[in-house]
Amino acid sequence: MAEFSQDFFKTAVTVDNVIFGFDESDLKVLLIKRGTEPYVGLWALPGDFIYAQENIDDAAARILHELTGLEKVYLEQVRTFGAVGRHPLGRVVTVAYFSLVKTNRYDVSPASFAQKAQWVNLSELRDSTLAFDHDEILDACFHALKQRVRVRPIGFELLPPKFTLTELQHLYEAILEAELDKRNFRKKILSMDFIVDLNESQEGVAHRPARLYEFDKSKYEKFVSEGFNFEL
Amino acid sequence: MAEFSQDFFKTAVTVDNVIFGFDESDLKVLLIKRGTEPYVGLWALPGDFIYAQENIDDAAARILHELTGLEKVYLEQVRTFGAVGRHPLGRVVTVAYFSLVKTNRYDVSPASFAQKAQWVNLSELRDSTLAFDHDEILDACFHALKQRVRVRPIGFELLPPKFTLTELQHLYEAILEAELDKRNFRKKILSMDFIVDLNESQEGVAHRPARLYEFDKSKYEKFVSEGFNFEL
DNA sequence: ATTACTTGGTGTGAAAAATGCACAAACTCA
DNA sequence: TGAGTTTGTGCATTTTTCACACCAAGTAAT
Repeated sequence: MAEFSQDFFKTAVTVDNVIFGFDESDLKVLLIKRGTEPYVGLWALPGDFIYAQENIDDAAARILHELTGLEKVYLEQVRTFGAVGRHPLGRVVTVAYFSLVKTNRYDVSPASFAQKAQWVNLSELRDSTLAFDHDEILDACFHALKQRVRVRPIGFELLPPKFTLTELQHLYEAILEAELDKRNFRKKILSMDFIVDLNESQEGVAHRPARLYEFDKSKYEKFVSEGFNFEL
Repeated sequence: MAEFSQDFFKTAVTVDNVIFGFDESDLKVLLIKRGTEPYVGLWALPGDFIYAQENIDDAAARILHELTGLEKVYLEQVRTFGAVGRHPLGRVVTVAYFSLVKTNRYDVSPASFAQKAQWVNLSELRDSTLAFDHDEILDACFHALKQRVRVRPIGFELLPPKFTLTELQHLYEAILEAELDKRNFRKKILSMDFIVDLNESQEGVAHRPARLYEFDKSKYEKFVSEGFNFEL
């Protein structure tokens, strides 16, 4: 390593991950109770230092995996936060990611960096104070999700493989923080031909059962490659 | 600093800046010829290590200032690149920014990190090979600009204070890489009431002189605060 | 068996926005 | 004064968006 630049190699880089889930019409975020200093005992975003030989994207995937056991989930980098005083232990720059998981497919378990992990409704987090600058990071990631979901059909990552159109609509309403018209929503969604009707119905509900649909990723990708443009 | 984490504080963080300019219907990028190892003599994006007591955004502004003498220009963080082998001197993570400047207002001068600086047409850079992973960074930043310009009127940052509608249209065509219809473009732009007609005309052109306009930022911000949504 | 309850599923018309298109006006230069 | 060049504008058509209400299909309670 060249001498002149030695002084520069004194920063630590972390990854913080805003893990979104969706359940019963609510958007949720997976938070941890911190088990190590600083901010022990406070709620925070799951995150960790990146290792010397680890790519940043890989670190984000690792954190997610340690916490949830999940692999190959949707992950997207949002922005890097590096204000000088943001971390009491020294200069720590953090790269923020958000990821989208299907909440009901597994239980969360504590990881090396977490005493305890818990899904929290986004709406209950409005004035909560998380460790570090994590409130700001959460805001930025939610904003990024909101933008993203308008132009890429990533919402399906949050739903089980089979879902009803009402569930899908509730999901979009939660992300966009807006009410959508049922008929217009269905018309638009179904006119993009990558949601397929499974000819199955819900069971055990105390009302007319809804049809089940699934997202056909390969169809979607075919449309994209033909210049199609998803936009809600 | 806690002992356990000492090993993590060994990364260097740099900022790389894709500085866009616009002149004579062409989008340009300000590149430097590197004056220090590694990659001495190669073309690269202007960038530098961030200092221990410097915020990342400030580092981006500093680099821009050193190179151009400009202050208070439009700057936006895009993404962080941190593949393990991207820098031969060690683990260096770089935060990419793009900025928008008015090219004709000053001359570029070499800075501490640059032997030489030069505006290059974006279209001439298609298969050029820049130092490090700068080709990839440039791509990402251009893509970000393209996205951004659709939803925020940041294009004006690239034009002189007084401009013609044709200039504005050419700018958008260069960024969006698409041809736009003259009449529709004007209708749309003028219907958003924050471009004001100065009642002045071009002088010294060998054809019918065009009217000059200016962007009224305070009007724009009033619209935004009222929930208005710019979209081209 | 009937009724009450709940959620699912469907079409149309009106308004707004986007698009496509062609020609006269204003200036300079020779 | 005529040739050359770029500016500036209106209207008709198509497409997209939006608002809106009622019957259908199941369960639960009586």
